Amino acid sequence: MPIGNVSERQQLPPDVGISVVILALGDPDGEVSALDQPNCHGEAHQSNSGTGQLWIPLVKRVKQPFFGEWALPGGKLQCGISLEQAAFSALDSTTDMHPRYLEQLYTFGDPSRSSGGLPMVSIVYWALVGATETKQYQEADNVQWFPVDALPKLAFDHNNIVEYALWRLRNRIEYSTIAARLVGEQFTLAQLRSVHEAVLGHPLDPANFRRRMLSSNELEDTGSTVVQGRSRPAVIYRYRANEQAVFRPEASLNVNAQTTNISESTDNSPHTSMTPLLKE
Amino acid sequence: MPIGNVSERQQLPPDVGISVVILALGDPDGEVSALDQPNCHGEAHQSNSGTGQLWIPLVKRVKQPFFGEWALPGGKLQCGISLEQAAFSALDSTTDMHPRYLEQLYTFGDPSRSSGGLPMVSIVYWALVGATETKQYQEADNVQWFPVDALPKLAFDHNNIVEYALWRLRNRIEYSTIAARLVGEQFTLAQLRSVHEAVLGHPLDPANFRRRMLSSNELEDTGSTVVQGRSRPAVIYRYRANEQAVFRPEASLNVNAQTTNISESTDNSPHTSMTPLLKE
DNA sequence: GCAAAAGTGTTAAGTGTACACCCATGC
DNA sequence: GCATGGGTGTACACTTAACACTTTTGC
Repeated sequence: MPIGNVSERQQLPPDVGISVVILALGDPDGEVSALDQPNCHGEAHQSNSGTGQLWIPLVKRVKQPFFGEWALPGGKLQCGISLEQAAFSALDSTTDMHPRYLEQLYTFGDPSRSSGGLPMVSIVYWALVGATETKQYQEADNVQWFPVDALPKLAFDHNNIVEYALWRLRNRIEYSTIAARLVGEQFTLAQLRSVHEAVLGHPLDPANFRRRMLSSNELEDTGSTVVQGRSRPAVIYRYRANEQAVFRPEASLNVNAQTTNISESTDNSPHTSMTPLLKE
Repeated sequence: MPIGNVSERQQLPPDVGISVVILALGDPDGEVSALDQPNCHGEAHQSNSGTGQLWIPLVKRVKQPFFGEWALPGGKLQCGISLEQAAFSALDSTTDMHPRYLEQLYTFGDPSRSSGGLPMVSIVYWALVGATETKQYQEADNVQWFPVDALPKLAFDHNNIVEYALWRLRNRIEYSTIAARLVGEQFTLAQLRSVHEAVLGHPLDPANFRRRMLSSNELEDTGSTVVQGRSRPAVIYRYRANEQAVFRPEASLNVNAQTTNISESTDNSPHTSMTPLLKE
C-alpha cells in the first residue's frame, strides 16, 4: 500500500521503469523453428515453419499492483548505464535472451496508467530475437511465452504497448530487412518470406519478394544450400553486416558504442550496439 | 551542489525532465513571414520569404549546471498530466507558443549526459509552430530565437537532440504534409514548397510538387488568391483537418483525447490532441 | 510587349505486381 | 514421369522526374 494521500504521492518523483517487448517467431505448435545449425549444408531435411506466429515472453508479477498477472519484462531504471543497456539488463534478468535488434519504442506516461495515484513512467524498448535463441531458453514458472494474437489481459497498459510494438514492426518491415533478425543466423528466402507474411498477415509473391530482398544488397549468399521438401534445394543466405550511417540519437554520446551487429558477435554484452532505424 | 558522493547519488531516483524542440520558419533577416491575415484575398502585396530558415527558441539557464548557457525549453516532469500535456506546459511556461504539431521525439538517458553523477532522463518532444504565432511572441531576456544552422553551444546534450529533431523532420516531411504546420493557417503552394526546400536543403520542381501536394488530398482550396510579385495570382490553400486513423501510442488511454487539429481550433488547451505520425 | 511566377501537359525512366515459365530435386 | 517449391523472364500498371508549354498578372 502506498503511503500518503493522493496529492502527496503526486509530489513524489515519478516511478521510472524500463520495459521490453520481445518478439520472436515460433511454429504454430509452440515450438520454435530454425535453420541455424552450422552443419546444415545440403543434407538436412526440415519442415518449413509455414506461416509462423509471433510470440512474446511475459513475466508474472510477484507484487502489487497487478500481483499474479502477466506483464512485460522490465525493471526499475538503473543508474550509471544507458537506457539501452538498462533494457538489456531488464531483459537478461528475466529471460536470458540476447536480442539481435533493440530500439527504443516509446515512453509511456499517461496518468491513467498510474495505479493508486503514484505516477509511473515506462521507457519501452522493443527487441527481436532469432528463432535459435528461443531454443536455448528454459521456461521458468514465472516466465511464459504467448502468441501475440492470444495474449491474456496484461498488467498496466501493457496490452496497448504490445499493440504499438506490433504496429511499428509491421511498418518497419516494409522498408528494411529487419525481419532477418527474427530468423536464425542463416535462412532461405522462403523462410524469410514466411516471416514477412506472418508479420504482415498476407501472402507475398515469391518471385517479387526474392528480387526485392536481393536488390536491397543486405543479404549475402553463404554458398550452401538446403533441401526443404522434395523440391529444388534453396540457397542459404545470411544477413550482411552493413555499416550504413544511420542516425542513432545517443550514439555520439556513448563512447563505447560501436555499430556492430550483435548477431555477428559472440559477445552479447550490452556494450555493443545494434544497427537500427533506416527511417523514423 | 549535489549532496552525497557519486555512488550515493546514483542510488537516488533519476531526475526526469521534459524538453521540447520547437521549430519555426523565419526569414533570413530574422523576421518571420506569414500569409495568415484573414483579410488577404487578392490585394495584398507581400515579399516571399524565399528559402527561409528554421529557427528554434532557447532559454538561458538560471541555475547550475550550465548556468547562463542556452538550453531547450523544458521542465520537471509534472504528475497527474500526460507527457504530452507536460510538454505543452513546459512550452507554455517559457515561450507562450501553442504548437500545431507535437510528438514525442525520443527519451535520452545516457549516463554521459548526467552532470556530476546525478542521473538524468529527458523525455523530449518536438513541436512545429506556424509563422504567425511567432509574430505574437515577445522576446524576453532569457528567451531568444536562433537559426538552427548557427546554434550556440547548448547545455547538456541539447545540440545533439536538436540534430535528431531536424533529422526526423527531414524524414517526416517526405511522406506527409507536415510542413503545412510550419507555415501560417493559409498559404500558397509556392510558400509550402519553399518550406520543403528549406527543410530538405534542395530545390523542388514546382509542377511536380504541386501535383504531389494536391493529390494527397490534405490541402483545401480557400477560394481566395494572392498576388506575390508581378506575376499571376496564386491560389491560397489551407490544411484540411483530416480524421485519418493513425496509431497514437497512448490515445486509447486518454479518455479526453480527440483527434482534432489544434490549428483549426481556438482552444489551444493541452487537452486537445494533434494528428501526427503517418509512419513511424 | 515583356518578365515572372502560376499552373498544365507530355514523355521517358523507374518501380511494383501479376503471372507464365523453366529448373532441380524426392518420390 | 510427376509433383513441388526454387528461381527467372516478362508484360503491364503505376509512380516519379524532367521539362516544354500556356496563363495571368505587374510594369
